[in-house]
Amino acid sequence: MQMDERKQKVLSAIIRDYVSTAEPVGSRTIARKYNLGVSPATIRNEMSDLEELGFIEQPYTSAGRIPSDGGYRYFVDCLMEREQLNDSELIVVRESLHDHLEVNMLMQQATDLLSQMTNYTAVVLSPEVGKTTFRQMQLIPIQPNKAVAVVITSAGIVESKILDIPEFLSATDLKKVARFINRSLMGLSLDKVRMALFRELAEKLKKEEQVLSQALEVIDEALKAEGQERVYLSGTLNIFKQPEFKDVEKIQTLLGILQEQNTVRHILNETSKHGINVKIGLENDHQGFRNCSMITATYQVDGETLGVIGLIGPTRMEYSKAMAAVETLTDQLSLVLRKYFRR
Amino acid sequence: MQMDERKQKVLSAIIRDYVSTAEPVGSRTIARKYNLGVSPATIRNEMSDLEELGFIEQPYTSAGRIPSDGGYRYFVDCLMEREQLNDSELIVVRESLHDHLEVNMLMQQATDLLSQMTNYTAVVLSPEVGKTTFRQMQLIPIQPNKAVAVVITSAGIVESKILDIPEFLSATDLKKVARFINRSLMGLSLDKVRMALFRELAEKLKKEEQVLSQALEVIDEALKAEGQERVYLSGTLNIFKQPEFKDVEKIQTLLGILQEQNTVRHILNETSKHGINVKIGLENDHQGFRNCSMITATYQVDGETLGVIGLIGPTRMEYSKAMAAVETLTDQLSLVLRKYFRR
DNA sequence: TGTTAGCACTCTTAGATAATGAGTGCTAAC
DNA sequence: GTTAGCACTCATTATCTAAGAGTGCTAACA
Repeated sequence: MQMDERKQKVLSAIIRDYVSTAEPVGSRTIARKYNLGVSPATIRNEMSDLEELGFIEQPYTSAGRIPSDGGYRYFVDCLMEREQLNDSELIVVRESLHDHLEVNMLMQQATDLLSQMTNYTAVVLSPEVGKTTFRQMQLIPIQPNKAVAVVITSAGIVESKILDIPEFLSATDLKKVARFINRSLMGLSLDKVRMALFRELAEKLKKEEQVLSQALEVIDEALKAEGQERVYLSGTLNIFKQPEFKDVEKIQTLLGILQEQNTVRHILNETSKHGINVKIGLENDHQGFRNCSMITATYQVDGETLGVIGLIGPTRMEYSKAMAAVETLTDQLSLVLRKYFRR
Repeated sequence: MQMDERKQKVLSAIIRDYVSTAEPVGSRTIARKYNLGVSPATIRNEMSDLEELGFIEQPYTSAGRIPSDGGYRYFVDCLMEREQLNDSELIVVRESLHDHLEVNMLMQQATDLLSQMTNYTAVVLSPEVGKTTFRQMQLIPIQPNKAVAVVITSAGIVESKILDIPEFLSATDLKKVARFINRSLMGLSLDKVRMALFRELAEKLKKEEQVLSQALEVIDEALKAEGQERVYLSGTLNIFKQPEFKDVEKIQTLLGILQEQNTVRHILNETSKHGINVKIGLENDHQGFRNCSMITATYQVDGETLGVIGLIGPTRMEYSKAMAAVETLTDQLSLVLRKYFRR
């Protein structure tokens, strides 16, 4: 059996209706609301075909039809018209995400915007800190035997960690180490800094002053701990708006998953091919998302992928609007982050 | 009517039973489980009295009794024995919260611990940054016309903000400003720094070099923005464990409130008298918490209150255990934070 | 051959009714 | 003052029925 134009129209109508009402759609409803110029009986025949093709299904005998995962897939691939955000939304995005913001803020803002515009749950993975470039390190004594190591990067991200300092290291020693490090590492990416740290520096310093190399070890550890992408989350409460999640247990499971940053990071990294990406229902690897659809897209600078934006909603999702929002945000992030991450 | 010893025992039994089962308690149950040496009929009489006293109530005629807010209040004030955390829990607390941690980490850790140990929702307000003392400020150029201002405090907290720098300020100018600020402000509390910034410094600098005073304005703004206590939240999903919150709407409202950091901050600051504090049901000002009880306590250093710890659960709460946990954590926090906040 | 009207059939949902059972309050006896 | 006995209340559950939405099939129609 083939999809002809009328079948497409019927499927499209079913999906549009179900997306907005969340109720199974009957033949009469379609005949009434979407004038295809044929009677309910004809539509019933078409629906029967669509069911055989696997695009729609009945929750039970003699209820209306609801789209299947496959139906949504066909809709997204072949029927849906891609749309743009409207002008006022575009303005909001551009004005909210500008290069005055420190990267943390920028990411949180982007996540908030995405969930507000779509009413779904937004997730963003920030760039790995390792991909920014090193600007400066400070070692500042704050208490006897304690100092803060502060790392400033081109993204304005500041990583800091409290270090234990052995007694025999004076404030002057600390300054010396910092100055030495800064001279040597300026402008390198943090990934390279970490590589370089042990090999070259520790080497050199050991010859000159064995004392200082100890400080380096601690710093290396501090850097190692901060390597991963951060997870930003917003609009988790939007889940409650969806009738498919009126069940407490479903909400609980989903919220549970979303709170595990490692899981979220993993899921997003897995799905993040270049460009925009839609996973519908069972297409999702993680079984906690089998009721959900997830739209992801990567943002990049100079061809290098820096992070992922994700949007999670029910399979009964406004794909066109959602994709437009995700796409706009990745574009804007890519644009703004150029200043921080360009090599 | 007076509370005699037997009434107390009956009330205590009702509360203990209801806390663990969440089901209305009948006279037979009490006679069976808690051997008071009297028959159900006698207990019924006592229960009738307790109801008249306002300590228990019936959800409907001929159901068992459940404790009222007043009943819990009497229990907490007069009947309950205060307990301690057990040894293994104490060890966990002490080992998890030590002074190697940066303050942010410390707070998050404390919040997590509190919710894990109690199975309720934990909220912690961090010390206001203004109460730490100033150690050092750096102004680091990262792009043309942009610099990061980094403030390092005695708590190891690093606040950073990206500043727009006018063209005519050179890197050398920036260094000069930073050096000047550091010389002048070292050791002051951040509150005082902010006060001092405009009055003295801007004054002096204006005379010497009008250019640099502009940089100061931006820095002042950066400081202003970071003044508030941070809100740490953990164990929100524990709400789902409570049968009184099996209703989706109740969960939603509560989660909604908890996500508004300003509201939470306000509520916690309101209730935070010195020492440990229990608000039961309607005693809570915020009406979203009328089903809840909240245990709060402040932690302090050198007599100065730095922040608040809160624990939120249903009124049907294990008060004794919960209070023990809150108290232990405030003590430990007070202890650890001495190193960072002592004047 | 494709389209449509008609109709019997299915299955959920909502509402009504009845049975169950836990628990009380009251009375009278101990 | 305590207790046994008993009638009464009311939520909960199960069962049943009626209503309604929607289908699938058949037969007629263009």
